[in-house]
Amino acid sequence: MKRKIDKQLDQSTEEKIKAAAYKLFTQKGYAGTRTRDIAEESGINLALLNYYFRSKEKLFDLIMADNMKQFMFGIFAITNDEKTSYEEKFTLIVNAYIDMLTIQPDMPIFVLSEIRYDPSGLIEKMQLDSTIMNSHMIKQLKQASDSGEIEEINPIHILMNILGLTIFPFIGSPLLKKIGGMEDAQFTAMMQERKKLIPAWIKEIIKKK
Amino acid sequence: MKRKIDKQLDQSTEEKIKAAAYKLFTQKGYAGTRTRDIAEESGINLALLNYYFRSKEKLFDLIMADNMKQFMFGIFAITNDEKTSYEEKFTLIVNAYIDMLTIQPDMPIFVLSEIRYDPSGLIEKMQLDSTIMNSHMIKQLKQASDSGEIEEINPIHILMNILGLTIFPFIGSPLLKKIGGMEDAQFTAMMQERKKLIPAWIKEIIKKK
DNA sequence: GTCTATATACGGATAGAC
DNA sequence: GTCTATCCGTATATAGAC
Repeated sequence: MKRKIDKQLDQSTEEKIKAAAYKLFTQKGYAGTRTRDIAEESGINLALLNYYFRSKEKLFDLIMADNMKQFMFGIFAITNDEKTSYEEKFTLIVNAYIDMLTIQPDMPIFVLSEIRYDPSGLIEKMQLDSTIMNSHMIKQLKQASDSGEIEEINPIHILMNILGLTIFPFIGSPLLKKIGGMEDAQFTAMMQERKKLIPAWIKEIIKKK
Repeated sequence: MKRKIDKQLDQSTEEKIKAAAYKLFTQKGYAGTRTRDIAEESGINLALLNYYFRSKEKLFDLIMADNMKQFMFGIFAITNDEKTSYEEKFTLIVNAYIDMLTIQPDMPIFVLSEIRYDPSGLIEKMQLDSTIMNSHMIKQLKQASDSGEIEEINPIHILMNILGLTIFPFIGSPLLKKIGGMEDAQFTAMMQERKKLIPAWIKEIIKKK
């Protein structure tokens, strides 16, 4: 007889498959991942993959949705928080991404690759436009701009800057490590430095001169 | 009889295959591209692909090397030019990338994905470390730092900033367009704006306060 | 050099026993 | 739920005629 606690100790078969699929899809993309590899990685039988998830594509859709949620959730929650200043939001966004991507460095390139190649228009189904462009942060920036506190600048530029400065180093990390002659530990240390540097840079950039 | 000028008018079969392979590999990656699609796209027979290039992988290696060269060549040439100031180099790098990526927006995510997934250690074969870290630009920055003109900062941070601010918007363009409710033309216009903005921001960031 | 036809292997998916 | 065995479509690659 299984006791309740077993559920936490050993993963269910379904969870094992999902975990393996998550790892492989994120690493090698949809086309580069074979269902046989997922089965082997999770230590289960190939037939069980179809038993639980019907098809490779259905399994992928689940993983992709998970990834997208993780990739976007932080920024949704942070930009809409009415209790923080826009400066604090910069710091919160940068910290959230750096902490997440330090653990999962493959995620952004996976998400952005699959969105880009996607033949089925995955991105069309999401309502991203309203959610971020109507966020509390955008209102704060508009107000700061109107009062002459910061430069007049398209908020999309600011978003590009925050995400570019924060996410790009992870996307380019193999190249950047090679160029800088860095080990993983050094790279991680640099990204920790950037938690302080990036918010300061962004403020500097938008400040009225 | 073929005249010399024909060589420019109609591509050779080999060139047609290469062009199609370039397009498809860059768009969909190695695993996502089928040799049949390359044949169809280039209007040639499938067997000719193997006749000219021996295998899919060999063809891919050619395309990849081309892409890498394009992706890195600008920065090599610019950072080592002894006739320009480091400020001018910022502008030249940003302009070169924005011009290139406006035409070939898929390139960076392709190159960086394939480098990341690469099982055969492609990146190890390149000597990137010495080429950029010993460049004229790095020396100029060190000198400016020693003389108190700019902040003391790891030049890798500066490289991350230039590339992140410039390249990331292209990598994330489908998402950013959706978020900002932009058409292609608007996005392109924004990137043209950034040709002026980014160099100014970088200078601002490193300036001694 | 270019084609048609085909060998060969691989990958996704299922049938059916346990 | 889980396994073995297998089907079947597809993808790379080649043989051989022209």
